[in-house]
Amino acid sequence: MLLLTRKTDYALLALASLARQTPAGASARGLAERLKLPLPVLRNILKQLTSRGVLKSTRGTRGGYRLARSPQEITLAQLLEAIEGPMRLARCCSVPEGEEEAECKLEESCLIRGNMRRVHASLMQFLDEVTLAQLAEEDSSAELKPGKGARPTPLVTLKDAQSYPRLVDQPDVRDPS
Amino acid sequence: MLLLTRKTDYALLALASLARQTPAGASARGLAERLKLPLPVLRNILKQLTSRGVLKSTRGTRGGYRLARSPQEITLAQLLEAIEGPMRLARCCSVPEGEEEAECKLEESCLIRGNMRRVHASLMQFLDEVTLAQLAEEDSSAELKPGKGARPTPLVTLKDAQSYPRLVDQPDVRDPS
DNA sequence: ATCTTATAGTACCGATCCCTTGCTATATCA
DNA sequence: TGATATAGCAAGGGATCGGTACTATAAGAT
Repeated sequence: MLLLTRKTDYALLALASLARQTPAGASARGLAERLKLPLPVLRNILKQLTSRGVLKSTRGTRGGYRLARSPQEITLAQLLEAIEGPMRLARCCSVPEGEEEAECKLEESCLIRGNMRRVHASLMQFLDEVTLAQLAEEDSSAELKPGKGARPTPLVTLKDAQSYPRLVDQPDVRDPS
Repeated sequence: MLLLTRKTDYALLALASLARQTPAGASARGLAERLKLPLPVLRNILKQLTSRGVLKSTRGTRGGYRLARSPQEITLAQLLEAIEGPMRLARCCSVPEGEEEAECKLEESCLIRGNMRRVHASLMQFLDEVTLAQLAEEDSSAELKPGKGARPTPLVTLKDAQSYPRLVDQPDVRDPS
């Protein structure tokens, strides 16, 4: 059972690289070469991340991509949602926009709906406490500081776990090399 | 992004149903009717869960399936692993049996390997604290007790998150009807 | 102005995996 | 011996993922 797709792998790698050189940016080609990723694939990913508001792009000769916000303000939950779409644990968990109540025909007869949603909420909370800055942190390769985003994630009462903070634009603070 | 497959959905549903009537068992047909699941699919799932040691089966006229252990002793991590195979967050996280170190060609050049593994470890720890008993609990539909498995899961130092407790057989304690 | 670089958008193919179903064999009980 | 129920194996349709190609547009350099 592999949770993340290859696309997500590539995206996180690229984002981590960009995070380390914030606020400067990098071109798709440069990133692909440095990270040894296939350029066409990476291009599509960067494009998508831009349209979802995670990255900002600049065209032209000295153009490239850079983070739209500081790495500390970007959480793993936001990134996964930007890359793979709204996240659900099971089919009965949180439908994006007030659509029909999940595609689970069992509905009231379902034994585990409520509890599944709680697990889902805990999971989302956890992912929302891991920041891109933490992911991109230099690997001490052994010990690790529990850091700021270290709040627990027990089974909590589910409220509106489906409405997570979306990404919004911020004023441009460009800095080309 | 849907984390759990339909197969897993069905499996958890069936397991929850069995958990509620422990230590008695149920036949595949009975479960399928009660849960409104397609019988052939459910059959395959139950067979697999049996071969992985989660369930015990009895053949014959009054046969059926029942949990191999008490619901409190079965964790979500164990179940997911039994259903979907060894779990990894990314390709660089924990390879099952001392195989080659993940299928990630980046290896030492990978920026996020170490931190990804830590996230993976936290996730596994979380899943290992949710029990089948909790999942099968009657849904109070509103509030929820944080319960026993409520220990947090911050970023912890990764040790051997890849070797999680496997399921083993236990003495039979059958009780048909 | 024009050329080069780089992103934006769209469409497409191939491979893989998920989901489902079917059949035959075996074991247990009446 | 017959009915019931699991065990094991196999296969096919469909959706999704991974990867590629092509054209359009924008910004900077010469």
